[in-house]
Amino acid sequence: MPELPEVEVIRLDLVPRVQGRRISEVSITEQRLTRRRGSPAEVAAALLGCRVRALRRRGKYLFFDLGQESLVVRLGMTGQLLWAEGRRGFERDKHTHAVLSFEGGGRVLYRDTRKFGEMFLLPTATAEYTLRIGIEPLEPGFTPQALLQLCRGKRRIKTVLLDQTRIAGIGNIYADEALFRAGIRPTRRASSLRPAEVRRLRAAIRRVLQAGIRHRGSSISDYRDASGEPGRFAAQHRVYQRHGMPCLACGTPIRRILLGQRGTHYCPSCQR
DNA sequence: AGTACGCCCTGGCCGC
DNA sequence: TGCGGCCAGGGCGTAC
Repeated sequence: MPELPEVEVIRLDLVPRVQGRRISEVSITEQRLTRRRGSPAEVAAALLGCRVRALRRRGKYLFFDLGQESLVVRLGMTGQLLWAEGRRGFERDKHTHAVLSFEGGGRVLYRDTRKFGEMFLLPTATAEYTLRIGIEPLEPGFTPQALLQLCRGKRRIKTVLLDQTRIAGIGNIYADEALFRAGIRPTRRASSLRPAEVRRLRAAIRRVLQAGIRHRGSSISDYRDASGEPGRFAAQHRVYQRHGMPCLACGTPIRRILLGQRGTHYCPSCQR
């Protein structure tokens, strides 16, 4: 389940390989992939011959900037972007739904078993606005004041963290891990957080996302980097999928509840 | 505006 | 060994 750290690792892997390179061949074989905008044939035709000016990330989205337009890629639950070069690397299989080949060699394979991911073109200038992407939690603008502002209203704090139009890039894993590190229960009303708790949460979010990137992501199900390698951050998880196991801080069994249809993990003793 | 829920999709797992 | 049934879950649409 690629969240901000996993998407950033893939971006860092791909930047030196695709930036400045021209797309020489495109194959999109899954109808669902372009469902938000255009058809596979239209997207493929538009991509052909374009040069990738930059590869950017906002939240869980990747933007292949092509000039006027950008190719937007969202990996959903099981999406992968794999780099293959020459005879080495990855072969197309039944879960490979798109392949972009680059002038001078090398190709990016898009694989996605559950097909929740998508790929489409948007005008570069307005893409972020169109997608209503919230504040970038690792940017300087994500201040305690900004988080406090986002906590207004009477929603649960975990719902706020997962709302991509408010904060971009946090998914189920990093929400649970950040809340544990901040000592805050996922069920707490966001509007009830005291200023000190908001400051702790903001710091915990940044720390846990940065640690995720440093360990090259959490490989819970299908996540792989652009070389097909899993990340190592799952070994650092303190609550996510540790229900029933003792809390690493106090020994209390980690609890798992359902919150908005999402598995939610927390320590009933450390998180208040 | 918040919240609840069904839907999409498939591999993996469980029970028989 | 086979097979039905269930689960995971990000984001979106719909209903309340």
